[in-house]
Amino acid sequence: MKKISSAVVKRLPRYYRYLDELMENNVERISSGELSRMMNVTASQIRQDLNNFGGFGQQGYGYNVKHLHDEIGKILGLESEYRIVVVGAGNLGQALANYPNFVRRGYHIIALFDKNPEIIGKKINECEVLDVVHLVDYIESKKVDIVALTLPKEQATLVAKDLAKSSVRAIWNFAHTDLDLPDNIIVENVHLSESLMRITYKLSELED
Amino acid sequence: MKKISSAVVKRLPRYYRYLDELMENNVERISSGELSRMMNVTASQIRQDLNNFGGFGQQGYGYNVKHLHDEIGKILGLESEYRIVVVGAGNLGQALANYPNFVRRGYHIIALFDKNPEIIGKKINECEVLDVVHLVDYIESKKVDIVALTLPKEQATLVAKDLAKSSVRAIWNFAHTDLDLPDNIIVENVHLSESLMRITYKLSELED
DNA sequence: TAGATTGTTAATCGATTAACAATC
DNA sequence: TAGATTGTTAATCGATTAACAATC
Repeated sequence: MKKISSAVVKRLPRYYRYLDELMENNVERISSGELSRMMNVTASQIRQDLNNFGGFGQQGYGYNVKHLHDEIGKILGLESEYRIVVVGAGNLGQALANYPNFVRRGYHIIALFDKNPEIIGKKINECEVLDVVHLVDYIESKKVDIVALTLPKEQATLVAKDLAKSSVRAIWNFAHTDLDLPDNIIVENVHLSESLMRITYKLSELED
Repeated sequence: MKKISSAVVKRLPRYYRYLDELMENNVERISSGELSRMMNVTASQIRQDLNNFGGFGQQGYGYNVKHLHDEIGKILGLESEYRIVVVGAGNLGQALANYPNFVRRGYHIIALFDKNPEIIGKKINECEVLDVVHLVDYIESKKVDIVALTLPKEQATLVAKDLAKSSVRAIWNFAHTDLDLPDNIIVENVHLSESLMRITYKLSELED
């Protein structure tokens, strides 16, 4: 299969969200034109994006909402179940563990890890907080798919060193640093402070 | 001033982060070539990006780290102070309010808002939780710059309606929906579930 | 069948990379 | 001055949009 550009991959979850809403509203079919108006993109882009994965539509009709929704879901890997652990049981880590919609999509947060003895042993949303020294063993025995890193950058860098040698397949990085990991490990960064800086860039731009 | 492409704006905070680290390590000067190797981008891109804002370097020498750091900081609006309120005092909202590095950059979270009477009146990191019915009044009287929305999508949509008529200048949206707001309000979306879907897209891609 | 809308090719636009003259 | 490295123009690459034949 040909390589899909990251621009397309970034847009897929948004299509999925809109299709989800259309389903909730019992809409059966939609054309690229209607969808383009809802989403504020061009109809051309929608058709191009979808045709990277095959022809989901029908000439003269458009797209069947449920079918397209399910197909994009499959592409996004939502038919599988994923085991996730969160390293760093601070506010952000707890927020992830408590997030109710993740389970619905097959994202199971099965444990949290921390180094603080005061938190170790507690339960967050039926999820135990374990000592971070047992992280790698846990990953191997429970076949963890994704590790979320919600801790300060220095500690994230240290944990990443261990993860590099483990069987984990993907890292969801909230620490404010780039992690040095082998190519076979997928890294998705969420840098909140960078997001905030993009806001203040635009705010100060407006003042000129 | 000519319009800067969003691709460039997205990269600026990362430059800033690397320059921050170089300063911490007492590095005085750096060439685009060295920086490109550190950051895994082309030297050409670095020079192109920076030259959108003016010539910060010197032929034969490179860039003075402190000077470049400060200039990018100015571009990102970090010389100003910002008043931020968080609407939705759940785990994620509390995580933002507790985040220690924001203040250092001039980001001041001055209040949280919620509709839950059990939380209203509590203090999170010296920051009071107020009743969301007073949100708009508060924004006007305290001249709030940025509102972070950390609540379920239905409620976020409702709050956005009020914000559209307020004097707030930017919204940091963590709700899983696109907000319908006038063009003069800046919106920065952080869709965590979409970020997670990009991971599982890549995971399931690997399996083929 | 006629109308609508896709799938897909071709044209355009913009972003990235390469190259090199300017200059510290 | 010679060497290094920027600032900037030109070339390339990729992504988006437009157009339209295919077809339901």
